[in-house]
Amino acid sequence: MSGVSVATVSRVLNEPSLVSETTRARVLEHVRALDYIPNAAARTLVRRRSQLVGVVVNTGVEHPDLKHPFFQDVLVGLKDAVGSHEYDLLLFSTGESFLRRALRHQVDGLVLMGVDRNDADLHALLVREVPVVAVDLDVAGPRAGYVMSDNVTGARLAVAHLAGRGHERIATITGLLNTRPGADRLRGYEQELAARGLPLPPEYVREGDFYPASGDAELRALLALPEPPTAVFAASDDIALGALQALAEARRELAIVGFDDAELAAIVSLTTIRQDKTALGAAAGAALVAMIEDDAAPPALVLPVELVVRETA
Amino acid sequence: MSGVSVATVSRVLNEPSLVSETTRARVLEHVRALDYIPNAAARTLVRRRSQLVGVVVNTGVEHPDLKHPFFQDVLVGLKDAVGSHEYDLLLFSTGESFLRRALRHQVDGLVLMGVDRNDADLHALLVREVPVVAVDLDVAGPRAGYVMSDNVTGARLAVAHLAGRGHERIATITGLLNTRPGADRLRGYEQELAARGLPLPPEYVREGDFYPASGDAELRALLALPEPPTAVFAASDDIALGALQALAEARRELAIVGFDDAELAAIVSLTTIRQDKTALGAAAGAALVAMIEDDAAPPALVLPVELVVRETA
DNA sequence: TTGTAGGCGTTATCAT
DNA sequence: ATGATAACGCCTACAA
Repeated sequence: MSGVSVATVSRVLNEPSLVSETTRARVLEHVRALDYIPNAAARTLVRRRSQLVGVVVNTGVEHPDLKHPFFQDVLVGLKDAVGSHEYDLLLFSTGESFLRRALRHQVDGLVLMGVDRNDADLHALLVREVPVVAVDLDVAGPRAGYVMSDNVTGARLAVAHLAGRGHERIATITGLLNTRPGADRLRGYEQELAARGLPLPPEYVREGDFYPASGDAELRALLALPEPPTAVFAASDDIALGALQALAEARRELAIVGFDDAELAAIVSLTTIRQDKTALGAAAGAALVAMIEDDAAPPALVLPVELVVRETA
Repeated sequence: MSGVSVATVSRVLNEPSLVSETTRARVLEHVRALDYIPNAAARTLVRRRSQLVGVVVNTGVEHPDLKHPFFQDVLVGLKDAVGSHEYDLLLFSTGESFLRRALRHQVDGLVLMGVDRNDADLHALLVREVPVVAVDLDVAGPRAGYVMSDNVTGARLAVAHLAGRGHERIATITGLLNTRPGADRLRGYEQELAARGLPLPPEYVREGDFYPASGDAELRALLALPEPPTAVFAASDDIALGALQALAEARRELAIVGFDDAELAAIVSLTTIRQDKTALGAAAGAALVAMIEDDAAPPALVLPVELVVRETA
């Protein structure tokens, strides 16, 4: 230490106003010269704050987590949002309980993506004091909230668009129905059909899982029906893509609307419902930081979606 | 503390063999009862090891980092590989120098993805003692190595396939040529053409940037040539997709081979060169852990690729 | 305005 | 086999 005490250096770095102009300058000079970098572990230890946000990403057992492009976009928004507040992201490796990992690292907050409603850790987490924001999962707790897109309205927009084009036999290939988005998109589909007095035969509701393979398989099932639909609302772009492929192979035509507006949607000219995935992540990050730093209330955000008309419907 | 000293508890958790059977059992019982979880910060402080691997992801200014699906798949492999060795991933938010962030958090190692060869931090990083593994960037240093796919061979396979189908006028839409994969794929293309004595007019080399828009634009340019090619090697599936779209709009036919085998490649039946992205991440993680724990030599891995024949060529 | 000193939770050294 | 105890690097009363 060239000149002053460690306490003063600490003040220069954290509360510069407490230090006289001159000494401050002198200290900063040495800080630069030595390329001094504060040690995060030591700081975390004494402050009991890590400036870390834990991220949990799961998309079910069959599809390795993180693989779905949706989460990637959300992650980008999240990273930017928390990054601007000096937080870094801690990506937990699957395996050990993420609750334990979060506690061990003293993360200041947690973002959950693709976590199952019945996850063993989830309940234990919600009653804790650590701030949590879930994406696409309607958790609630004293310090736990969520952000998601307006899936019901999105589905209604899709069906309304199809109906507006004159379709009366509109089927749907759903996402995983035990997820909130999957259930909500089905609900919106049903609501809009009902509102318009259009028929809804049970065999027009095909249960998929958000992934292309289910789109392919369920569309074939629809085509094989005695009275096939003339239009399909797919609960994800991936499903729509699989369906489109099945359609091409069968040399059949059907109107299709997807959900997400993934990058490939534009490429294959898929009409779809756009959800702003990056904004979802950003909202999650902002809400989390607000909970951490300003003790804000847990969020319960529903972000708007919009219809993007292209060529498939 | 119900019974023994803190030192003993520490031993039970870290070197159980040093503790007698009976006390060990007693301590573990209390550990469970209290749901005791060791504090990572304190441990990092004294051990000077954080069990953290820093991850840097950049894909250039125009396209926000992390957006490219390629990195996502790599990340999955990386997470699994380091996770099985008790490491978690620290995803640095862009902005502050990742070198400083790495030092501050005392990460045990660093994985670089999409980092520019001329990045300001890169040089400073390579001369440090912290282990580094870069993906798709040929860095070298006492503790720095890399992993990448065999891009040259991949490009040659693509061109060879096209030539085998009887094509003699084969063009290419390249990736970013200041990246190693971009340059290597162009090199492979040139090599294979030369080896077969096929012509290589300069206007057949169109410079793209790995993204769909460049595929679309450059394919149009190729079609406008006085003597258009009959086949195109696209340096990425994204480029191929853009090109396919341009082709469809122009109502023209051309053989196309892509590179990556992205998820959508199968969907649009794109013939492509498959690189195992997850394996790339896993290799990076394994090599990094080996450097950290066994003081292994820095890797210089080139992973094999394979041709996947589908319908576009 | 600045320095002193105790403590954050853990590990590791040295005794016992 | 176990217990004291000194670090690890930093922050924050409290004193001066």
